[in-house]
Amino acid sequence: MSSHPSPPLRILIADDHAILRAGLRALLNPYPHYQVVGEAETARQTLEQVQKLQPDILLLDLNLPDVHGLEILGQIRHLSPKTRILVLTMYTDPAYLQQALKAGAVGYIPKHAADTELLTALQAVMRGEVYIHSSMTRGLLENLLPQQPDAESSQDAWEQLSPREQEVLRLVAMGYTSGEIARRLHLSPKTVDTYRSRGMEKLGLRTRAALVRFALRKGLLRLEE
Amino acid sequence: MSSHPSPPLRILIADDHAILRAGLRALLNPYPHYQVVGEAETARQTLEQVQKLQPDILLLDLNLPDVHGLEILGQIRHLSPKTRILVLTMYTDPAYLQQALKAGAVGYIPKHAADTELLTALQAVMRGEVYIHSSMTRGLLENLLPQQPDAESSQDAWEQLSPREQEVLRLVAMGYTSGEIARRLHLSPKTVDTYRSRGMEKLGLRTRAALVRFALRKGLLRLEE
DNA sequence: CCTCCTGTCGGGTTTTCCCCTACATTTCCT
DNA sequence: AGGAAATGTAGGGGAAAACCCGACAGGAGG
Repeated sequence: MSSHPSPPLRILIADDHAILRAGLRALLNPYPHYQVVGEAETARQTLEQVQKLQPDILLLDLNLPDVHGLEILGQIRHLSPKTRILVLTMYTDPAYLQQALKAGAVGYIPKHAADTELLTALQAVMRGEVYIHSSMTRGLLENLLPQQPDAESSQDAWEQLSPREQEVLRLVAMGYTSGEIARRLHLSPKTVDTYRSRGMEKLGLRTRAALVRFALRKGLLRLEE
Repeated sequence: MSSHPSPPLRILIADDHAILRAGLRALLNPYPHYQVVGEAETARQTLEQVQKLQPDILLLDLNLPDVHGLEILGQIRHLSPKTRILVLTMYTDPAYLQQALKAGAVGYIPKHAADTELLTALQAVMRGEVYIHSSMTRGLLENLLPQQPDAESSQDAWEQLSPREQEVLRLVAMGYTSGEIARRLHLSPKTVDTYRSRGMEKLGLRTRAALVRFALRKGLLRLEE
């Protein structure tokens, strides 16, 4: 079930310790589907290499000599949006984890982790998952979750809505007019109006902008179809 | 590196669908290190079984007939702190994911996931990791991150817009009316209209819904202030 | 200099929204 | 069972917003 010769994953290593870079190369060497295509030892070099190589994965140490890794995450994502950033660092402060995730990293591994865990992480992020090493999970849950207080209160409200109301409000938030929604759901525009009114009423919202913000918080806005 | 006959993982399945429970048993059966030690089909039964069996892993459906799964997570952890809770549900609402994590789950898999992904998740959580299925990561991150996915194709078009046009279009996508935007930018509503028209024209968009989708792709929609 | 782009508005027409009302079914509560 | 509340459905009419046109001034560039 792993026979198709998919192109190897192109990996860029950014770390200021040459020994660690060599170690990573050696670690990945036995696996032909991982290909280390470059190395960088400063933030500046990292940005250059990312732009030039457009790697699939960036293994990024946060403790770079010139600029802190967190500060270039945004630029990296801009220079190469498809690159998945896996942070590999000695920082175990949960605040760093949180910031890294916020800035767009999809994985976080402390350097004291076992080599196999790095491989696991690589597989995970390439499957589109977020990999967070076990030693960090506690910090994650403590720091990341307290910052969603309203989600709970509004949670109930949203669940109170009827299915029709939910669907209509979602589409309204997506920017569709009553007419467009009516066509999509095979209803009269006036009926759609009613669902919108009732739903908005139940949620205590008065403007479409407020609805959009609500929908953003609830993660209702996504690209569908 | 896997020679010691460690005791099998003891798994409890909580789901109200008997067929799914049977399917899970069948799925895990070939692996001697997984042992399904019990089943429950209600929240009440789940709590009883958890206390009695003290399983290593609980596969928990949220949609139980008597009490919603989220509401018993806390009790479960209290009754059996060492049990790792893996949520297996059909809900894909990111709010559920967040709440589940907050309440102590260490894994979240939608039911439409592949069977291999469940096995992956089991391995991950037993290593102490948090497993979040790829189809949910977007939802998780969207609430925390400005944007993370691709965003290139129409990059150019957006950058062609004048600053005013960009700002107005972003606010339009956020659901604000011309009047609201005008007040915020200290302009006449008619001026705002012009920016919107010109911007939409440049982007080749005709409806607000299309604009919202464009903005979603570009990651322009976020909670401000 | 002349053109294009941008920032800024207004007039009028069309579309959408919003509030109210209406009624049949379904669901819930007692 | 029986009534109350919620839900699905829809129309009328006025207010608001969006949309299509045109206008003009200032700046950038050929």
